[in-house]
Amino acid sequence: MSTMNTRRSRSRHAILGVLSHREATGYEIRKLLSGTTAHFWKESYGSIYPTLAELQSEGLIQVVSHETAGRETKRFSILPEGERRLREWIRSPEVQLKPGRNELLLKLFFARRSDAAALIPQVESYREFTRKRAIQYRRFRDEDSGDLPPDAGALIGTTIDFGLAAAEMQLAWCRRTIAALRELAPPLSDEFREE
Amino acid sequence: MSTMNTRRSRSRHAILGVLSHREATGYEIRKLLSGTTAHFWKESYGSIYPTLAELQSEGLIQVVSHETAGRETKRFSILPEGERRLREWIRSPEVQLKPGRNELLLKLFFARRSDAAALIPQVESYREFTRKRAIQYRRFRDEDSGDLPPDAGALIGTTIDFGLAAAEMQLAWCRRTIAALRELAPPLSDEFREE
DNA sequence: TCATTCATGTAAATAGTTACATGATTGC
DNA sequence: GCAATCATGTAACTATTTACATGAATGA
Repeated sequence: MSTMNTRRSRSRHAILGVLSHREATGYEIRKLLSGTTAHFWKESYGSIYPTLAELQSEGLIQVVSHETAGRETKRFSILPEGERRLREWIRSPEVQLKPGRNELLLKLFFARRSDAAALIPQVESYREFTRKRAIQYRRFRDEDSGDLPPDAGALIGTTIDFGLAAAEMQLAWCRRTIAALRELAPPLSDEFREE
Repeated sequence: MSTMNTRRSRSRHAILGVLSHREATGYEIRKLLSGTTAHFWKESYGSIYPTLAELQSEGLIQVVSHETAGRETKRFSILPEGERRLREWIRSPEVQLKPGRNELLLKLFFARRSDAAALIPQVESYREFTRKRAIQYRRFRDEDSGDLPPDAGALIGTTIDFGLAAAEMQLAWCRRTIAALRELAPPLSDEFREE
């Protein structure tokens, strides 16, 4: 019972985390998560706005500026109790690790030889996608994190390390898999036929 | 609009896939997926049974034996139209690839130096978990797939390759990350360092 | 005998996304 | 003037899991 499971707890922690780095609006929280943790964490507006309201009503965050004239903006900052809860979660030994689904692997698992030709472009587009991610990680790695509060982000490097290593592993796998698929899929050009 | 998006389409394909390999009950489908594709795909009863009923009413699968005396069992087999739909999905260029969330990385992203000590056991337990998976993949790799219909499972090897490469990459990352955390976390007692 | 596994199914809860409505501001 | 971006929020939908109810067969 050490970590109480509140509704939406996963989104809550991501949002508290962002606010522990800096004040932000809901819109900015989404953009920050898309820019930095996109490979392992994203949030949509449909989660962010209701969760912000909840966190505020519980006294974990507060509104630091609320413009209602013209363009409406609500900028939030984290409160001591929010910070406490965030640390509590980070230190709690319970990590929820569910493997996550991969539809491309599912296709490969059930594929027959005759599907090989159609799978090649799918693995190729996965490779392109991964290639772009690898480039992004390298940019992150060589980039300064900027205006973080002292001590914050001390371990961001390990998450970039993970992303980069995963991307490189996946690129190597794509190469091997495309080769395997090419071997199963005979070129249409020649008098090769089968099935 | 080439691939029509039916409700529950992801579960549908996984189930059709299993039935393309062999006849099975709902219970067995779940067990088969847990045993072989667990690292990238799982289904719960809450998805399986309603989806089986749906697939049956659409003429994609059929009941091959229905015992109601004693222990009730319903064994399903795939129909030609189901097989057609399965191939159509496998060959369709649209692959849904959403990165999936990783709570451990989220913790590391927001962690401070002072959290390092508490994170070490968490990464260690992740390492243990991954170690076991790596052993499983090696067993799968060296194992005969058994009684699959001719040509089925021609590419299962690529999915095992993926799982094993991912596990090995993760083990290496755990090693590096634990080392980084140890450096940030001051030892609790003077004479203890290193294992 | 009794725990485990086999087996089906549903209800409720939880998680999360997408699409929409609405409008201001910025930069070209 | 106009496209892109900033900004908040909700409703509906899709997806998926968990917990429960029920009971037979197996094997130690």
